Amino acid sequence: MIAKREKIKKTGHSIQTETMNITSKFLRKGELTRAAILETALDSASRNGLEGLTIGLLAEKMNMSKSGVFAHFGSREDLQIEVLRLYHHTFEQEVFYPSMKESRGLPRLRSMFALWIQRVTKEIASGCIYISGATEYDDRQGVIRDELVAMVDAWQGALRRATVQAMELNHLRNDVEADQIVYEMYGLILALHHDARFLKKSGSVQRAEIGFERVIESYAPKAK
Amino acid sequence: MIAKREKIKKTGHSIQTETMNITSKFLRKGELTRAAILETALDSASRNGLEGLTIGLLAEKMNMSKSGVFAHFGSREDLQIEVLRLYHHTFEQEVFYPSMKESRGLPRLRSMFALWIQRVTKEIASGCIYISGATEYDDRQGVIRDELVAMVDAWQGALRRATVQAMELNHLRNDVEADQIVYEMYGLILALHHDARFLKKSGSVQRAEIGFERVIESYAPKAK
DNA sequence: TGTTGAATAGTACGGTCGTTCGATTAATTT
DNA sequence: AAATTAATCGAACGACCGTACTATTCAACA
Repeated sequence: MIAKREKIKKTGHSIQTETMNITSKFLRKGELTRAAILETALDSASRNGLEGLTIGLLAEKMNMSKSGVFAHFGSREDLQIEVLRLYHHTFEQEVFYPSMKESRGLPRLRSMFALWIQRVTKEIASGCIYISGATEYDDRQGVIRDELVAMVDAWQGALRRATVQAMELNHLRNDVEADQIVYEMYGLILALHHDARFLKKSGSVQRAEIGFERVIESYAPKAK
Repeated sequence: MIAKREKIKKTGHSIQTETMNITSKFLRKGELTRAAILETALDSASRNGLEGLTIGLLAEKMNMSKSGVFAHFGSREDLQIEVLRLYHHTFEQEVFYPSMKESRGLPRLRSMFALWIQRVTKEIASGCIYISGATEYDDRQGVIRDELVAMVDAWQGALRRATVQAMELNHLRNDVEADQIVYEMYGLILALHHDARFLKKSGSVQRAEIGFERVIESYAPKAK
């Protein structure tokens, strides 16, 4: 009657699948557990990498049979891609969209970096799939790699646009390549992930912040 | 008679196993093939990660039986450790030792970075095990992780010492943490590996160099 | 050159992997 | 409540994994 079930369409990179609340009464049970599986899978992939994601282990964590889990995704590869898209979604929600509300130029760029750090810091216990995926799929080829590259490209593109705008607004010198600044920002985050997560070093967040300040300082416009 | 065979001793981190030329007549055949296996294994691990290293695939590449390959190492883990040590060895030979011949301070630090870049550039086709290993073993625990952490720690320590010496010699300001500079250098290399190897971007080497120059410039002593 | 020990091959075992398929149970609609 | 469809399970398959054993081949030395 009231419950007119509507198929959730997965529209490529779009994130607009309604509010997508897991407790919605409009979702059939299968879609409920599917979402739950995906969240568990995301957690597992964050820890052990996308290639370390295994249907057997996932089934165990979900108290389900292997085939029960499998039935929700046509293949392991499809599962991996869904996980990747879910990660992309949360990254956009936590980092990209909030930063877009900041005013153009340096404030926005600052926000992007700060939220990015915040995200990676939260992930120190688990791990960033963009980063672990980069080393997992640097040689492999296939759909997963393509999707992953597209996402990272998109994020670097967003950083580049924000940097260019900061240059146009004279928040940064405009005689340097924007890509150079993006490169250095990315390096600071990679080092954060490396030192904090792999080496278990403390103080890495502060080093990333100091490094960033120095980047925008040394690329600051000459005169005042 | 002439051929007094001497067992090659593997002495922990030591690299001094003579010149270790593969064609040496003083090696018994088994040690010959063992070395050959190790080199193939290093190549494979550079491409697919240490965890992607498989005895079956290795045997195939060597035109040997699985058990034939296996017999040279007590276990897969031992094989992985040997590969790791071999990589460590070449890294020391190509990057660390040559830099130590440079005079203390900035010249040495510059050399370390330049040779490091050179090494990673050569590795763009295959991959740096320190870097891929960092994401592979950031959650795992065991002997391999311990060894890997020790190696990376040692390298960062060497960078830190060189930086401190540069400060003492007034090549760099001494009111900053040396670890901060090491952190930023490491980030530049990680970004190089990321952009060149994963994203297949060109021009990354130059960005790393520019970034480095900017680092030592902004940490340069004030007055002249 | 014959003998001995090292090096390699062969085979098998138990495990885990992704995937298929038919049976079964549960949720949803009529 | 009955009928229908969705969701889940169980068992099995073939592939590959690391490892353990035994048998065989080959190199090293007397």
